[in-house]
Parts: sequence; C-alpha cells; structure tokens
Amino acid sequence: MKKKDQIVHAAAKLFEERGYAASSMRDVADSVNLTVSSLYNHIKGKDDLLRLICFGNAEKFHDGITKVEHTHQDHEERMRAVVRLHILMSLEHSTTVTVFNDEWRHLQEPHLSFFKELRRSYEQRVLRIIKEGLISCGKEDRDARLLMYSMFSSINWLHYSAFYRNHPDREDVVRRLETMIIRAIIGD
Amino acid sequence: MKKKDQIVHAAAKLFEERGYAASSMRDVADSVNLTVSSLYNHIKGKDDLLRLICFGNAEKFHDGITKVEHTHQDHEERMRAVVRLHILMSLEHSTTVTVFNDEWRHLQEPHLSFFKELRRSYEQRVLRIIKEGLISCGKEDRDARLLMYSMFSSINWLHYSAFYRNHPDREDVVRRLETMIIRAIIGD
DNA sequence: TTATTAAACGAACAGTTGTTTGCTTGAATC
DNA sequence: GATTCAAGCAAACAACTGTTCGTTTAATAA
Repeated sequence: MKKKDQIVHAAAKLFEERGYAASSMRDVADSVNLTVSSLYNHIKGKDDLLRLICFGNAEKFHDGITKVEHTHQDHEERMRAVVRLHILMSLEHSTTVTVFNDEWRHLQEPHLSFFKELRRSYEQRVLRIIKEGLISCGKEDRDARLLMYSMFSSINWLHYSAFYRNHPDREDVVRRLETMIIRAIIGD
Repeated sequence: MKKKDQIVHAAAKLFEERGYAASSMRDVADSVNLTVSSLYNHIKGKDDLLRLICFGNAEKFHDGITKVEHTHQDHEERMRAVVRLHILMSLEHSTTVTVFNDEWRHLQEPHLSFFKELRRSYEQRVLRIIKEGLISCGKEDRDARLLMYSMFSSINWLHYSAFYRNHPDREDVVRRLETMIIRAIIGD
C-alpha cells in the first residue's frame, strides 16, 4: 500500500473518531510513525486529506448509482438496489462514509461548493428512482423527498453501534434493514 | 433573558454550524458582543457550555418519555407518542438537538461517562416500549433494537434540510414523517 | 456618602495549530 | 564513482487556542 494511501487512511480513522477540527496533523503523523513535516512530502495539507476522503467517497456513490441505473429495469427493484447500495457502503466503508457524512462542511472553497453540487445532483437521481418506484407501486401520494432523506438518514446509525458493526450474521442485518426501509417507503 | 442563557444559546448556534472543536471562545464572545474574558463571569469554561447544552437536552428527552409512559396505556399508542416526541424535539429544539447528537463526544470526563449512561438507560426505556408495541401488533419477530436505532436516526436529517425546516405546513410534515416511521416499525 | 458587588475589559499566559525551511539520508540511475 | 531524487527529520514560524489576572465601570445597598 502506497504511503500516501496509508496517511489518508489513518487520517480518516482519526477524523472519524475525533472529528476533523479536533484532529491535528501531529496526530496523523503519529499514527503512521512519521513526523509532521514528513507528511508534506506526500500530501498538500490538512484540507487535502479531507478532500481526498470526501471526494473518494462521492465517487463510490456515483459509480454505485450509475451501475444501479444500468443493471435494473424494474422500478421497484431499482429502488431496492439503491437502498442496498447505501447499506453496503455504510458497512464496507464505514470509516470514510462517516467522515463523508459528518465532516464535509469543513471542506474549503471551491471544493465545498463543488461537493454540495455533487450531492445535489446525486439526490436528484435518487429522487427520480424513488418517485418512479412509488408510481409503479401506486403510492404516488407519498412525499418522495421526505422518504429519500429518511432513507439516507436511517442508515447512519450503523457505524456507531458496535453491536451491529460486529454482528455475527451481517447478511441478516443487511436483509432486515433493507426490508424495513422498503417497508417504510412502499409498505402499507 | 439572563445573560448566561444568551451565551449558552449563542454557543449552541455556533457549535451547530461549525462544530464544537472549530468554534472558539472568541467566536462565542463576538456573537453576544462581549470580550472573551467577560464570558468567564458567567460560565466556567468552554466544556461547561457543551455540558449545559447536552444535559439540558438529555433532561428534555427524559421528561418527554416519562410523560409518555404515564399518559398512555395502549402499547401502540405509546409507541406513536415516542416517535412524535422525537420528531417534535427535532423541530422545536433543532439547534440544541443537533449539538446533542453530533458533539457529545467532546464532553470531558466524568461528564462523558455520565452522558453515555443516561443515553443507555434512555435507550432501554424506548426499547421496552417498542418491544411491547411489536408484541401487541403480533410482529415480535422483528429486531426491536434495529428498529429503534433506525427510528432515532431517520429523524436526524430534519434540521439539515431548509426545505422542511421552513415548510409552510409543519403539521403535515410531522404527520407524514410519523406515519412513515410507524409503517417502518409495524407496517406490512 | 460610602461600601459592596456583579459585570465588563485589556493584556498577558502557556500551549497548540498548520505549514515552511533547510538539511540529511539512502537507494536508484547514469 | 558520481548524480539524482524521493523520503525522512529538527527547528522554527506566526497565528490561534482556552484561560487567568488585575483593573475599571456602574448600579445597588448600607
């Protein structure tokens, strides 16, 4: 693993545990057994670390939803796939997803504006999938935007709970969570 | 309004916007038109501010659920009341609830441990209500803990979205959100 | 009037912050 | 063997951090 990636990974761990503002470059250096000044041979600065983490994750979500749009025709199945995408991202990339969710506001301009724009366009795509899903289930009276935000949010506790993070039957957790969210959207 | 409360309120606003670690005492002082040193005539220190905000909110939730336990006998109705409690707390005290949710980890010992203990016991009470609600609906095969965490979490997006925070028909938002969450828990 | 006291302030404190500089090392390339 | 260059380091930087100190102000109580 390249040194730069090690540093970014260590930074992500720290940002997750203490938050971006409460993590110092000396903390980052310590956790990869380097001195502060040595870090700057690999990365541009502290904001660079956050930028790499946030946009790396944004790309994963982007790729994920693009794949969903291409591989599923059925509207309800497409909706399920989006939900599963978010659950799996939360479980498999819990550290960076947490930073991505909680620390993006510390991005500096112009990256902050770009990040918001990326998120906006991502939300539009999810919104479309949910709206079409609702229609094909005859539930178009429901507020798709409210359902989308709740869907995003209802997964965010996953990385906090050690109980589920280290659950012996991860597949079962995914299934139960997916079932619950789909029920919230199109259930009776 | 007492000066101390003004300061705590201004601090909450800052902690909400920038986070605890990224807010300085000089920022707090500026937003109430005081100098830093003057703050210390009213509060003990920065951690004191966070402590007041977090435990003030903890108390509101505690009082809320105690009231729910006393005023509702029917298990399903009790469950609905808990959901409504969380929705209304998020809307009516959005600033302090955000700080309470996102910044509690910056509490110092022994307050941090005490906070965690308070939360643990609160979760136990909610868990009990959800379990009893599930049984009375014949859905005891569902994972009550997973549903509880999802319920808590699924409301947390509310204060982020200006769209819903300033919605013309707040009552409608509350009703839709409540309906969705109850559907997620006991729906088909 | 005098005494008391809460509330404001400027100035300074010691520690921490992100970053830069100039220097050394050691391995790869010529 | 000489040259190059990425990768490490100590030391210092200016700015910022939370907090304390001694003092001043202004209003109230005696």
